[in-house]
Amino acid sequence: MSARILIVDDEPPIVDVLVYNLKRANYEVLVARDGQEALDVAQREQPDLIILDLMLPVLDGLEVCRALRRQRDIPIIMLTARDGEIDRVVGLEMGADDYVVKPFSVRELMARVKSVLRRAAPRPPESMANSVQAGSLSIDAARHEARWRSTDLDLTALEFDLLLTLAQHRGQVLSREQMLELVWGYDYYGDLRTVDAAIKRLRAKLRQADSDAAPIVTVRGVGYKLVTPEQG
Amino acid sequence: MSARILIVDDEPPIVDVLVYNLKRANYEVLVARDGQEALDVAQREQPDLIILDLMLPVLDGLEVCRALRRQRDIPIIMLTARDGEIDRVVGLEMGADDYVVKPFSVRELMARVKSVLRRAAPRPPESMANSVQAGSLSIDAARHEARWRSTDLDLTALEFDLLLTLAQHRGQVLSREQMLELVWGYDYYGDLRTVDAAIKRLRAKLRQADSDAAPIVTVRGVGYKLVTPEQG
DNA sequence: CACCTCTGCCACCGTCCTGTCACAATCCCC
DNA sequence: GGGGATTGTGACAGGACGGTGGCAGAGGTG
Repeated sequence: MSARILIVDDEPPIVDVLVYNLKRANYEVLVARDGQEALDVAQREQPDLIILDLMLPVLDGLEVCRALRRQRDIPIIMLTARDGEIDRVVGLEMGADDYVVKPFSVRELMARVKSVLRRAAPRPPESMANSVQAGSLSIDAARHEARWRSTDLDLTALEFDLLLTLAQHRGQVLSREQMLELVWGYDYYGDLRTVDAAIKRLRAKLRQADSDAAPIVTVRGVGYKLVTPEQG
Repeated sequence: MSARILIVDDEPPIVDVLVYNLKRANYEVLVARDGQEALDVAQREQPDLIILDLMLPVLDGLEVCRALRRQRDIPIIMLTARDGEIDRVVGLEMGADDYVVKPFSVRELMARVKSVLRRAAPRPPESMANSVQAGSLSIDAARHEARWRSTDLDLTALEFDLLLTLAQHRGQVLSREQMLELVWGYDYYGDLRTVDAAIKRLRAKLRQADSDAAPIVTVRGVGYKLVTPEQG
């Protein structure tokens, strides 16, 4: 949720404003005052976004941008002074994701931060195999519809993801750790039993659709697996 | 996936950046340095997309655009210098599918390339893409008219675009991010909840036409989708 | 310039999820 | 069969999420 943002600027008043507003918006904020420091901090702290002034002591913003790009595909918002600087087309094409002309409105910058982070965010469901047909279970992720034994299931987002994940590994046992990672996300920090609770709720809905079948099988000491009678 | 892209620009640094990034994204890249060469290469190599600088030696970008259009309906992304250089309308009327103002971010351009190619991919259905018949909903983009349950809807431009977009993806859930990109534009900087507000207004107008039906369904934690009773 | 529409954003509120806890039920191995 | 380990489950509270009214600024119109 709260991203780490590195501000690279040597003008205290600007830094202050940025820090204040970013913190208020619940971001974790790091500051570097020159280009060299920027690279060091970026390397060490691995921020999610960098706000980079073009005019920097020690190492120019362009250089920093280029160097950062070589390391990792981190989103960068470039701060530039008025038009003269902007015309340096090359700079922005060096790989900045966005740029803001000084003087800028805090509001605008915040909007861009949000937007860039949003765009950079991983898109979990999009890349996966999005629809599954497994015997009497069919899942269509694009429509967010699941059907079990010709009954439409009314699932929450979590239940849906869980069922989809199980279906994608039909027959295979998934450990609670694996499910946490696949469904809740690699960075989820929480109790393993959370999975049990989710399974319980999902089972209840499946039972509601067909009280006989029990497609989610507990493998004691290991995890859970989805089994459809038609095929293992 | 790997499309052929022709870059037409006479500024080496820009060309370099484009070539580098496009190749990295697995496109096949061709380069022409002036308008005449552009026409030759385009004729010979039949690229899938052309990125065309407006300011060109020998033959102006607009001329090239026009000439290309006479030959074949090839997607064109126009590069223009800062706003003054060209009015958006002129460029688009000239036949460009999209245009990008320099300086641009690489990410932005790449997004447009992907988007234009995606749009260009399904040639046949594209002609009808702008009008949709979905059960008791009919939309005619050319006339900018929408009708729901045999009642004409009086929609604002935004509401219309939103409804059209939903209708084009009928049954599919669209996330707020997707809608922002599709309706507001990939470069819109703003709040996700803006979508909610627009949905609210659109729903109100639909309700006004038929207070029973609720074709826009909220999928909690995911987004919205349009569902017409006649077909999923 | 006054008026109007459109629209983005905020803030509030009700609803729905869901993580966690505590306890019951079950299983497994000795 | 006993006991520990493991899992099922009901309850609940915090909080995430979405609906909505309102407002103000932008943009267009007269």
